[in-house]
Amino acid sequence: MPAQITVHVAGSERSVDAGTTYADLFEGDRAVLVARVDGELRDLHLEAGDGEAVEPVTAAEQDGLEVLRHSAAHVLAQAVQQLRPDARLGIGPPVRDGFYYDFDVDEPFTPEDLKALEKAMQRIVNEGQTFRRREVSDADAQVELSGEPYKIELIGLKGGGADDAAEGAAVEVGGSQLTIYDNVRRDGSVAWGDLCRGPHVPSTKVLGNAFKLMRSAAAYWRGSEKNPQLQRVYGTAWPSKDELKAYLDRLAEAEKRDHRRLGAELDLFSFPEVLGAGLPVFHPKGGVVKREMEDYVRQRHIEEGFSYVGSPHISREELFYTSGHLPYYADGMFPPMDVDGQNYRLKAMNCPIHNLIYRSRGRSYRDLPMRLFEFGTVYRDEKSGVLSGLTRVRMITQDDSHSYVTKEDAPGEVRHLLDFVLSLLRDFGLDDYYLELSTRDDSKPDKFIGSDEQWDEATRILEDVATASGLELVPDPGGAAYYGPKISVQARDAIGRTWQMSTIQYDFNQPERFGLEYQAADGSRQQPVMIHSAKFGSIERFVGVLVEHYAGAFPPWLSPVQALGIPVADEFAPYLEDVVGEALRAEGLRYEVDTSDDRFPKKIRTASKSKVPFVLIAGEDDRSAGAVSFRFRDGSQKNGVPLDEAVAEIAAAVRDKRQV
RNA sequence: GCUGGCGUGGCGCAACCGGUAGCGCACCUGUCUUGUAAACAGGGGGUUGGGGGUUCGAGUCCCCCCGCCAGCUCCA
Repeated sequence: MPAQITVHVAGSERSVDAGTTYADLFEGDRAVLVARVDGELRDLHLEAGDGEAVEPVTAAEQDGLEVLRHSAAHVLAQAVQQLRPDARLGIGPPVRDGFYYDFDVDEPFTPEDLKALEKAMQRIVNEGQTFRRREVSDADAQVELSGEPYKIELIGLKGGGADDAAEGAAVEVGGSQLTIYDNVRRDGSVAWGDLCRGPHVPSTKVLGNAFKLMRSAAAYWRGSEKNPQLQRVYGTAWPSKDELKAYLDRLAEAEKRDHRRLGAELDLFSFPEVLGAGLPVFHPKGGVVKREMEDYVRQRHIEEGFSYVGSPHISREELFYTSGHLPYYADGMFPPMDVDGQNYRLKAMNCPIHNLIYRSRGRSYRDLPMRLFEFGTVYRDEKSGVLSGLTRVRMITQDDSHSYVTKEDAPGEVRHLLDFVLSLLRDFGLDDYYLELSTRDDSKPDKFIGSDEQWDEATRILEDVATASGLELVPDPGGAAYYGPKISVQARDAIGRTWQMSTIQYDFNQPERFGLEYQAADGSRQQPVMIHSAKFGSIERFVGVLVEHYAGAFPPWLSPVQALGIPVADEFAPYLEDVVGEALRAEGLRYEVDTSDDRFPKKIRTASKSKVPFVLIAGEDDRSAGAVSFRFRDGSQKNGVPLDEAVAEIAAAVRDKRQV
């Protein structure tokens, strides 16, 4: 007679036979993928224990979704080893929106291979293989997996924080007890097995047809450039076909917003091949967006107590030895050029030159805080493989400022800067963001200068201000610059992607290296603290972010063309040109009239595609009434608006920086 | 930088196993055109990213550069 045990299932107490599995507890509910037992995820086929609190976990919650995706990774691995028996297994964790699995294969995967793998996966899914957990000793695992050198390596690393060994490694060897998961066919035969911590979904059937292989690419084993490259296959998996489709639709939407595509379509900017990689040029229309933005940002800086300064793009190399950029970050700088027998460098940072402005005369405590600001264009020799549109370029125009303050005033200045950058982001329609605190990597002391005390103090000041802001704060260990820690603002755009925008860096190093000082009230000489801050980080990147955020439909104040006149017939062009044009231009609005010999519907279409915020139509009715008809971007209309009202409406939208 | 894929008129694409480059949009010209996403006709424009090679013949095959895309690594 089986003994009875007591379990708490989803909050209610039940008495069941010993030997009852978690699957039995949730019998009939196929949405349940795993059980959460006293807070820990377990496979459904395991037996429940006396006194356990058991919760059902479905793909509706993050834990369940990750299990689903990790199981999909196993199915992929099985398919790969079916089609490519030479493939050795790396790591296969779930990731945002999907999963990947790394393989060591003789030949990289082709797009055709991915199609074939997807088919093989579907067959495995349709077979309805079950995942069965089996505990193994380290020694047995070494024997069983002798053909899998990467797995053996992971076994050797388990214990002390497997995720330190390689991102995602915890899903393979996360616990102290090694386990292997066997995929078992309906006839009981074992189809495949993999070292894995688990848990897994009960059956491959759960995956249905809601998965897809996305791409393959190389990835360094355990994330290090020094290690061999494995072939990583990325896939996505969802609880249902509909959710898969919704995800693919989201990707398609992102592609439509891609600033590289819109930049060409809207004639904003380009990357001429002869210029070289990562060097953008702004066309007249993109130039308007850039200039409007810069004008506004410059004005706001001046209002906030910054002085607008200017500095050259190149300098004698010596300057960057003083600042510490050479040799600390020589890799990121372009090689020197010889001028009159001396080495010059394109600057990679503006701060050294601002320091020279500070140092150009004696400073008093009465001069502080001294805030220098400019749009400083710097050049960085980014590796070719990382360049991407406007978001990663070799020419970076920073809206860069340096505040020189007394040590006592530093926390207040950091707070001031953070408030300032956040208010600027809001003005540009970005109101969804979080903060990141980048600190020193204690294991690489040679990459950072300054004493422990200095770093601790600087980090604490930044952390205090960031915490006080009430915004979400994410740690970024090891992400600091060599001269000090930083707060960065990560902004989410209209479709949820995040971009590093503003940075605020606390620097106690450069003032010392440059011998900066001021005379205090007591007559002593003191060293100021300098605080670096870029509000949008890079103007180029920010233009790209704006294009994507607005999907090219800029708010009127940023729009290259704010209003476009379309005559119903040629006869009304002069009215739009002269009468309407004069009124709009008197308000300083950017206005054009479509005088091409296209017919009316074609002009509407052209205007639509150009995403002009205000289309002004005029025919006989409008002209005789001294009015225009509005056509907005959504296709809606407002007919017969008296001209002065029309101008006032457009001017107000521009002035208020309102989206329409 | 690494791995893989890709590079055809301004843009988006086509050209079977190598046979000597075509379509749409845009552009130019003409005719037409009074109300909301494409009037019609004609025309110009490419030494197929660059350079070498194989071949009777290369957009198609090989090598080296350059650039683009994805991922990895990196991002002061």
